[in-house]
Amino acid sequence: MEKYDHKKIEEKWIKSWKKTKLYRTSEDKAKPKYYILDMFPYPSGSGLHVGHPKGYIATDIFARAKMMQGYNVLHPMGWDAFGLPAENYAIANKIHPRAATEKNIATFKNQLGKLGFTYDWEREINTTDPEYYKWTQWTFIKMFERGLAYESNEPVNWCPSCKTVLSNEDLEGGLCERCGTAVERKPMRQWVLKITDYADRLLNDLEKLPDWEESIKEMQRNWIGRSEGAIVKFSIFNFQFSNKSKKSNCQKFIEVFTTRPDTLFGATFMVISPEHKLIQDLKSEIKNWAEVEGYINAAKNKSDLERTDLNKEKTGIKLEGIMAINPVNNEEIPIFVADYVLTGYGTGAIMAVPAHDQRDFEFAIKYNLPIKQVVRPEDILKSIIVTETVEKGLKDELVKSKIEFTIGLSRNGREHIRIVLKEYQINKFIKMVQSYLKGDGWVDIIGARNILVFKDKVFENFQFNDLKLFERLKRTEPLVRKYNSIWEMLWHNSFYEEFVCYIGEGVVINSGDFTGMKSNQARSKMAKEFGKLTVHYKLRDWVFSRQRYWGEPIPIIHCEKCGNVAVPEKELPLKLPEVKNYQPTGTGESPLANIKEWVNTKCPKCGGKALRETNTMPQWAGSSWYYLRYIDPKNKKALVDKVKEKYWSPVDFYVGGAEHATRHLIYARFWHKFLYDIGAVNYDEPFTRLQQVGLIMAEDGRKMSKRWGNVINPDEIVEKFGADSLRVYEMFMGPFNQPCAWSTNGVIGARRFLENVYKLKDKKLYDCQGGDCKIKESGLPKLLHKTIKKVTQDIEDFHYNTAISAMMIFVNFAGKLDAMPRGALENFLKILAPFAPHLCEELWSELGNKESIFKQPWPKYNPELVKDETINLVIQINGKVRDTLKVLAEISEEEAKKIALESEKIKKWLEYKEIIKVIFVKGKLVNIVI
RNA sequence: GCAGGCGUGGCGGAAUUGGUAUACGCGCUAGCCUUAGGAGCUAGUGGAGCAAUCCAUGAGAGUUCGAGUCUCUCCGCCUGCACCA
Repeated sequence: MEKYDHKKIEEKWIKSWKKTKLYRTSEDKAKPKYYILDMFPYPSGSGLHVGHPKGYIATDIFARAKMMQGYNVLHPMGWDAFGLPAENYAIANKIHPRAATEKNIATFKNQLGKLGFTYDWEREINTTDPEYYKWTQWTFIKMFERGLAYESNEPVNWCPSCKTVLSNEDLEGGLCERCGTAVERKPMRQWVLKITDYADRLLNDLEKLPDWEESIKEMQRNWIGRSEGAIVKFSIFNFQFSNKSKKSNCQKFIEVFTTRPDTLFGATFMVISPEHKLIQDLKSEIKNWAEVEGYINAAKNKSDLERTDLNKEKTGIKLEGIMAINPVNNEEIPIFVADYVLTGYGTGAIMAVPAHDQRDFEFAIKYNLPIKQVVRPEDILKSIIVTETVEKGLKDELVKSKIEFTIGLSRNGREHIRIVLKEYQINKFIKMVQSYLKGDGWVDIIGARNILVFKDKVFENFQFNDLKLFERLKRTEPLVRKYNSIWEMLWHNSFYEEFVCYIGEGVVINSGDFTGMKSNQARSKMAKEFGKLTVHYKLRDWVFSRQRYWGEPIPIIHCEKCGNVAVPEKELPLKLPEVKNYQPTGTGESPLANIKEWVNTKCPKCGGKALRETNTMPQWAGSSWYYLRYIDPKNKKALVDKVKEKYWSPVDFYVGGAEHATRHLIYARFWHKFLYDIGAVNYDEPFTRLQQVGLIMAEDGRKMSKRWGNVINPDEIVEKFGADSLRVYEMFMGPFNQPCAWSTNGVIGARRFLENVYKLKDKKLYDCQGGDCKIKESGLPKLLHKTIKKVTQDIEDFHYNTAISAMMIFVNFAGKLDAMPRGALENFLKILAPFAPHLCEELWSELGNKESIFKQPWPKYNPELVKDETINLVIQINGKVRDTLKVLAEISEEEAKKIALESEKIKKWLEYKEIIKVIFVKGKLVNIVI
């Protein structure tokens, strides 16, 4: 018996496949096409760990299976090599980014080469190749010509450590996604792409993508953040004199965006963000300017992180000397500047409705501003909360839950708590009470007119319409007591206070003519009458420039006379110049600004003196369209040939990490839609099916990282167990899209399985045609066809773990036989081949086959063989299994019932019992109800 | 806080339309082969019980002849977003 020598086998076939160009792809109209794509890697300095190839293995299996199923498969690979990490790595190691990138690509390619992938390396692309980024620049110019790329001076996210601007998508909770430094907000000159013009299409077209995972679509919807509401104008008055009646219209307005125009009557003050332009315009009208300016400056110095800290107390300053007019009722309301209102969202100013908004409520409480309820649910329940003592625990809970309360003295001189709950606080309050009540105290919630008694489940004159609330209250059961009247209760308890609980649909109150309307109705009516219906998006325009060296130069020339002019198309690519010092300057200028001979140029329009743009593009630029270039990687005339693109596009299946859900995948969809609009491509969505890869964690459950020293290098695993074992193991770990911890013992399991496969070649093999096959009795052909069916379907569904499990069952079974039909082994090898390509190709050739196994057609299962002739008929009594009988699958209902009742085991259970009915499920079971 | 997802042995995880819960793998136990070893072979392996049998899919309820699967409530975990007006 030969030993399974994975090294010999794998080296042999990798060489052979390379020689025969097994994976070379070209357009072939005779075959249906299949384009399967991996998210191309960023070649970092540390090389691959075992988690990286997971997605590549999965697509490789898919690609090989599709090839055998008669598809013309495109499965390319390339490098996303521009960007900060490569540049930082180069600076740290004192080498040129280009050299660092080349070195890293070589490492990656070598590592990937050992795993037996089907990539057509003749289509390899690299985003840092001038022939590639020529077309990135070309697209930028097309956007510029259509007004979709523009210069802006808005405040942007600046990372002081990476010394560059970042887009919103590059932040993680206010920190730089790369280095974890708190980002500063600075107004800076930037190139920006108008992705917001595409917001609606990006949102609506998600509906066209049924084969995307719902979670990713949901993330994109949230990121785009469409909300419908109204823009309402509030005019501003100033006071000429101290006398309030002498006021004049100063011709200024505050525009606010609100999703709840039905609460307009409840607006009791206004808040504008510290960066709002209007404040500067109102400078002369504001009497306490010095104080206001101090606040604005303080806000400026706070990092985004500090400002968005939810636990911090709200602060603000009243703008003295001016008031706003609420257009619905002409009431004068004060204006505040406060940093809980953000510049970046809506209009940067809000109308504050403290009765219906948690944040406004907190602010109103702090500054003692009026709170006016204008919407209430249909039913009001007045209730009383009673506590035995004012215990410290309850107070702490109330403080923690941000529920307002006051402590007073009751009639007998002891403390009591007064709690005023708002509409949106009720759930929180009930939760709080519940958690608090785990202690020794107790609380009753008793209606002012009705008495609720939970313990005995008696509810006199109970008027709750909301059963959910009732259920919740019920859960406080052990702590509830019964009283005959409120007075008895009050007497029994020394103190109490009242709270109001609102239940049901919203009804507008205290709102003039609108009073009594349903909240929904009032929303659109009031919006139309007092403002303008508007749609607002959370998505911001894409900040597209970086003040760094290692990126595509933005192909724009600044001319004093002509303004911004695009670099003429024939001068593309605009190559990144060689530079001695590529360290970031930190001044907001790119290192390119120091190369005078490059910066100084002529205006292509007027020929006059002009300067080149020195910012570069972000990392996400090149990756926004790379999948198109694989189709036609060497085209010098166009980004992609439209005929070829029509054949291959769209990408049928795209597999990659979920971390790209709101960046790469939104950018690429935007870029693609733009290319579609200018007629460069044929379809308006780039990726038909999308699957995310679940992360492989280290054995200790943490992320694999140098920092923890828990990284496993695939090279070691390939060396010790073989690429095929690694492939099978990674696919067997669990559901593909779920995170999963690495286990080297698990690889051993996969290796054992492949060794068992290898041993099958020592079986006696014989040819067997049709019915006269002795082995048929063993059940092997039946099992084979069931396995083919399952594996075929599981590959399509990306359920590789269960496919492998089915193949293990087959091998375990076949391993016990002395002999097997040659055809069965061959067919089995074909379905295993995508998973363990080297081993299967080897065994296939040892069986005497000359042509590669991957050129063989995928085996078809015989539907007749997949059916079971006999089944185990389950006999249940009252749903519990009492017996199983082996019967023909086609057994009739009557016969099944008959033999079920005749069974000895069943008879025993039926003694002295009456049979109520007997249920028969064809091919499955008989259930006797007694 | 909001949205999406998940919860099954010691572990990773299986389980068509509701129909034999725990497939497959790891680990573990016993035995075998071997001078020895395990990345070998055989058998066993949810819990309780001598057994018949009973109990088990986060908890509790509901629908059903029958629930891991459907409905409701709660608890816990993961992911994303988050002072989004």
